[in-house]
Amino acid sequence: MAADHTRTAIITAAERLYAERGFADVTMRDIVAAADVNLAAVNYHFGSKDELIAELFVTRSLATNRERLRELKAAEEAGDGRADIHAIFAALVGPTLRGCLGPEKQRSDAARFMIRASIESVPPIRKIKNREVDHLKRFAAAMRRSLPDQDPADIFWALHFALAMAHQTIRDSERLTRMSDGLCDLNDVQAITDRVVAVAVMALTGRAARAPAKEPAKTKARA
Amino acid sequence: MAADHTRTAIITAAERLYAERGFADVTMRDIVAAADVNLAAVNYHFGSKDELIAELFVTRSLATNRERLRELKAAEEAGDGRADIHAIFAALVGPTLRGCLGPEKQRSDAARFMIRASIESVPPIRKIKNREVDHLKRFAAAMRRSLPDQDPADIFWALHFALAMAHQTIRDSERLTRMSDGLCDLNDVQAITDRVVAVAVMALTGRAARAPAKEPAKTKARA
DNA sequence: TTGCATTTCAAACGCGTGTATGAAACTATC
DNA sequence: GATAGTTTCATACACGCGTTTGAAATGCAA
Repeated sequence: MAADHTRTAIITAAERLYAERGFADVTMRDIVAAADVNLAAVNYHFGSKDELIAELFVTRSLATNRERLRELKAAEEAGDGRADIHAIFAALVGPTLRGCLGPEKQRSDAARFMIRASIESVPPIRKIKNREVDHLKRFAAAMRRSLPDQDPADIFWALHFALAMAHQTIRDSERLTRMSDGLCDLNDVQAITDRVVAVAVMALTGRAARAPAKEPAKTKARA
Repeated sequence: MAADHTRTAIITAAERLYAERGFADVTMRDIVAAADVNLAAVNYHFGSKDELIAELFVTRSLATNRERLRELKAAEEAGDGRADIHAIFAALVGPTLRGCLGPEKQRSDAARFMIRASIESVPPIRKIKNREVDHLKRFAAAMRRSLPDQDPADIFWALHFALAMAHQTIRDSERLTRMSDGLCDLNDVQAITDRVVAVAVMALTGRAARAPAKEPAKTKARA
């Protein structure tokens, strides 16, 4: 119904403002001003500020995970159950990278909101975030199917590094641009994705190049 | 003089609290309670909360950079001006990793404070942070000396990725532990450093494994 | 001790925040 | 068109924040 107009306006405005300026700097008065609704509307429709944030996060989290898994599934089907490892990483970092970088026009507030959420870690979100681990485990499982002989720990490390690289590239693209005097092209999202994926794959499979540990290092007793 | 006792107590307490809980959650009342001094002492000795944060950041930033550059210099001297690329990356990420991970007992509030500062990006810090770019450029220069034939853009990307991996490992070590069900050992700091360095080096030198771009991609017109 | 500058202290101020209130406006059903 | 339920609105409340204040305490030279 059109009765949801106020609700929708709040969600849209809040997501955009949070994406742009972070949770700390955006007040409820900012949100209702941007949404052109009354101050009390947020509490009426969502209960509290925290519940608004939680709802935004849950909605977007599900959507992001859905898209990632859709790409993952397509990759696995293309490989008869064993996806190409590049495709797995691409499914992991591609959606977020595309939503946060690239031409201004096609960036999504949704993706940038999720990055904010992963950075600022505000209380209402922190409690929900635990499920993300389960989501990532599905990618780890796909990677293990793709490379059955790989050391499981290396799989988790590579997954962790892939997210780290994608994440930081989004967060700190400005520093990279300034550091490289514009040499690193932040507009070619496909090239960035390819680069992150390539490094992640090397992190996983290119162990030959890794410097050997000086000593066996204390192996965590497991018996 | 002993007259600095209050000042010192505030700095110590603030650094610890900020490192543990972040800027957003720590109030001046928390700080003065932990330091066991009067509320007005912060404003008397530092002027304002922001100036306290700025002083903490500047002090620690200089110290961190100094240690990094000390290791870098040692590496360059060991190689007669051309440091081994592994050593350069180790100088970049080693100090911070050692200060933030590893046995509880030897973690430093200083290193963890710097990580907080790089995460939360509170106004008083944001203004100072620009100098970090100059600091990183010195590492990029060392890398170029180490590998003169390397594509400059790749050098910046590898530097960026190295920081990303180290940074995220510190920030989100808990997620990695949970995701891997404890398989990834976060206590062996040396092994972690070696791993990050190895991947960073592969990101820089192992380009053969990278998937070729589908098309030339729009080259940013520079003329 | 006296006198003056420095430092500490309890208390309060002003401001911005999220939230609550109760009346007014709107919507839909009979 | 009267009525009950829903939604909007202006306004106010309570609270926590960083900061200020002015007096008391302390340090220190003469």
